[in-house]
Amino acid sequence: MKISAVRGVKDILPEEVWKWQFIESASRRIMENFGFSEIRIPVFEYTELFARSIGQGTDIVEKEMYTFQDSKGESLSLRPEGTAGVVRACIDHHRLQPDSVSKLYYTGPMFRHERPQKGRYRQFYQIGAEVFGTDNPWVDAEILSMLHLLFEQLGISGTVLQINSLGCTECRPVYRKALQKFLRNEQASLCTDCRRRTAGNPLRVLDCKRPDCKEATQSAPSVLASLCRDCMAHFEMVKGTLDLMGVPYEVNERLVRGLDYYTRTTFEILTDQLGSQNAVAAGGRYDGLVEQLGGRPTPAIGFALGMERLAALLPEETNHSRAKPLYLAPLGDAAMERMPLLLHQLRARGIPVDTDYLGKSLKSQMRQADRIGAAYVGILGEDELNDGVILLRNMETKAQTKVPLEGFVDQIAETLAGEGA
RNA sequence: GUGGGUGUAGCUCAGGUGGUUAGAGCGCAAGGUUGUGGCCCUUGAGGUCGGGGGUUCAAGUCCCCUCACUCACCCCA
Repeated sequence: MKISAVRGVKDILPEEVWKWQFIESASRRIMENFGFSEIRIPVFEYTELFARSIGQGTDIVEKEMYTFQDSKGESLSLRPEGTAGVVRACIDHHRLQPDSVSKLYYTGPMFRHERPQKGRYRQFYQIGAEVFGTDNPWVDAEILSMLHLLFEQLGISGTVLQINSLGCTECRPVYRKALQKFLRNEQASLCTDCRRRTAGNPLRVLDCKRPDCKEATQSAPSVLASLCRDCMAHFEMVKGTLDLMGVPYEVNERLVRGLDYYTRTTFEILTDQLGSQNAVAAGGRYDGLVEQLGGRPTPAIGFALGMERLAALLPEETNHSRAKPLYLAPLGDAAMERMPLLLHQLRARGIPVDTDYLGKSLKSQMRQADRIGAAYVGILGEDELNDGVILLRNMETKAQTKVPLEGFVDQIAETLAGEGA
């Protein structure tokens, strides 16, 4: 039987991997400039961690986790998202001290057992960041500005930042009740999903795509109007700060996030280029989660961005060239025997160099050199061996010079350095 | 989990109403240049036609099942 990749996972092949590297390095650079430090956490945790943080009733926990038992009978799960693990690690290592802020970022694969679709995989890569220890609205604006800058540097355009506030433990339950009351009167015009949601996740009804449901919820009570004084002030400050920084955004009162832990500010960065997977990055504030997981009360905010989705938006013309290598073309056994040492010496000097291992003709070696974008080809055949030289061809100008074998490594190092490569 | 579409060479795809050795372009390889890349030309390698079963003298083509991919729903990065 032919073995193949598991459904919903994919290989990132060499032709494409530059996109991941590019996104990762740009993200790292920006996040570190913003004062974030990387944390690497396990890809699996006790199932209970996810159940308690993401929420028992959510689809992610109910049916999308890869859960298994280890040999001791403990229930473990592959992480479906990163925040829970980061919070757990911070609590574990007592890193959340009172009156101090910590900024962390992570990157790596996440796992969800969903039906695969464009921009949606069962193993997918996220980059995420979290700020612990402050509910200062400036921080909310700061991470949004960070995302804004990141997208700018990646050359991604055509995305929209939407923000909303879901309120805190004071005002959110009040709103939820009011909304439920409203929805109960509208049951007749809601779809079956939304009727079900009314009880468990009423806010989600606002985000339903069905025209009938949209229509029915036109006059639903507004989240923003029901925010308590503090939450209102907080949201106003977030918006004001974004305005001040010139970070464009839209307020979307119907923006609801799927994870239970969000409070106050929530946001998504949307694109219209990925079909129905329109969120490239998303996140929000989660002021109650740390305490809920057994840490001291610590306000926090974070986001995650989907690398596959971001990669799909990268402009094709993005510059991802690497240093042009040297190519050594040996002709004949005697020349080939010289290769291992020569290559080693060149590489020890940090010179990118490759060669042919198959004893191919010069013509086909030249083709290969061209394919890999070699700046120079060093030809070593019988004539050159007799003269003690290597014929160095500049692939662009086609100029060829004889370089003594003796000082070849020094000479080529100088030549390449001279070109300011 | 539900529904639609699609599976033919490494990639993108042709293959009226079943008919004998299954094709093209790109890519790959060799040659055209006694040792010189890109362009051009020639030749070549590469296919269990997703898999299994059925109908038929005969199936890439028709039927059933299955798997995968894909799009939408659900949900989400």
